[in-house]
Amino acid sequence: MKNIVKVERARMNLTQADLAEKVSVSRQTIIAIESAKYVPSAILVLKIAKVVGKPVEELFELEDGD
Amino acid sequence: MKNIVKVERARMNLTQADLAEKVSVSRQTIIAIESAKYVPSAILVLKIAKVVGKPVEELFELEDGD
DNA sequence: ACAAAATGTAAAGTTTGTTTTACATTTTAA
DNA sequence: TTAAAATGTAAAACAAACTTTACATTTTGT
Repeated sequence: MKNIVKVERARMNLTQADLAEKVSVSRQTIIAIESAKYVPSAILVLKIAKVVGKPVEELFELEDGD
Repeated sequence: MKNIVKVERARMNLTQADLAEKVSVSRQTIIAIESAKYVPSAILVLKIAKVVGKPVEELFELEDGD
């Protein structure tokens, strides 16, 4: 799975810490997600999508092998 | 978070085992999701949404306290 | 040029998602 | 009515998502 969270965060002019606070996770979690270090939970992607104002499918995309 | 996976599965006339196979997880995982026993990963909700043919946000809904 | 802010890396510990296995119960089909 | 199919429950084990803490590096703003 890949995502455009970093791009959207920049578009909204938010720091990682800002976004982390808005979705109630640690900054490290945002870093991990943006760098695809691990797969976030459904709750988290729904929250991020809500903050960004776009559907989950637009931010996160399945890849072969997922 | 709550979901309507069970309803959509019934609408498509799939068993839990059918859906489990389509999204490459165990049947127990489908049971756990339908009964909100635990929160699925982003990859899994994307896969289920794809099989069902509806956006993630339509199948899964954030609740207070999430 | 320099300090503050932002981002990045790492690690250890905790929590949770998922698996497998087994059996019980309910529902469905004939 | 009965057997097969589907669903449900439980538990143990494992992998991974997440946290906190700390420090390093890069970027930004003045």
